[in-house]
Amino acid sequence: MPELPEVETTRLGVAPYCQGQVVRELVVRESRLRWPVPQQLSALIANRTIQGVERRGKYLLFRTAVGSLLVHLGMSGSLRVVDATEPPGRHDHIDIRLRSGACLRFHDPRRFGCFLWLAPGEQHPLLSNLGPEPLSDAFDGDYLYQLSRGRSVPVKSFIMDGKVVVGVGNIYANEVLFLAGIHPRRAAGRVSQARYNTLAHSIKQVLTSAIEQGGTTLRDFVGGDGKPGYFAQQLYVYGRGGDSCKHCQARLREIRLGQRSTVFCVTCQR
DNA sequence: CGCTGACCCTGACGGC
DNA sequence: TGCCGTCAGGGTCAGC
Repeated sequence: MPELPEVETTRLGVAPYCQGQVVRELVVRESRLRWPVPQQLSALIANRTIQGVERRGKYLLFRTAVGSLLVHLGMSGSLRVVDATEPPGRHDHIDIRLRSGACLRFHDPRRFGCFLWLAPGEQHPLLSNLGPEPLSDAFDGDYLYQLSRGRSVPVKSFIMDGKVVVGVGNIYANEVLFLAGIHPRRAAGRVSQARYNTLAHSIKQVLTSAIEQGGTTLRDFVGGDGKPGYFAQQLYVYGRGGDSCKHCQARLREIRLGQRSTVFCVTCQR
């Protein structure tokens, strides 16, 4: 679920309910996430006003005057607004209950997500080594080209590395490489500047378009469905191994790169 | 330092 | 029907 566009969609969806609202309490039913939820987290955030909700990569930051709540949705996590009277279901690990009566409910079957605290001014190690936001001006073809010189990792692994650029998950990595006509296994250091320009452009385009359609995704989120149907129709390669290429009809190949399923067209991608 | 693969966890799905 | 292996949109970490 949580690719960058869905994290952004989550942010846009919950922010109106949080902004300027006071936290009544944090209810932690399961503290064993990617890292243990700090014992003192409830005490730290209770009775604090959420000044804003920000996003860095796939991390969400709920800002208060005394620090920020740092949330990651991991692989299977979601955060949705529910009425506090709604009984929690299986894997509904944490509630952020607001004085308004609204409640942000964290659901995460695989527990790869995290809830951590960030003191004001503190540079959290999880955030300090992150690359630029893909939609920022700091991210472009020239940046990718310069950073990739001498690197032998497959270009797909390169753009999925959060130290290079944040927010490009497995689906988008597959898709943007197809759109840019680059073979996913090509060494990052052997991609030309011109092709990195194309690639950076594709990344911005695909992520922007996905965020723009986030409204539909949020409704699915709230409805508990989670799998946005609108998105599958736009996929050129992801999940289509063995099917025919939408450009040249060749049979799409599927391999594993860094334990991630990788689909590409031998003809269109070099 | 760069790169690869193991690992964290639950659930869904296909083959037998 | 059950059992087993594989896979899943995240990321960290140890070891070479």
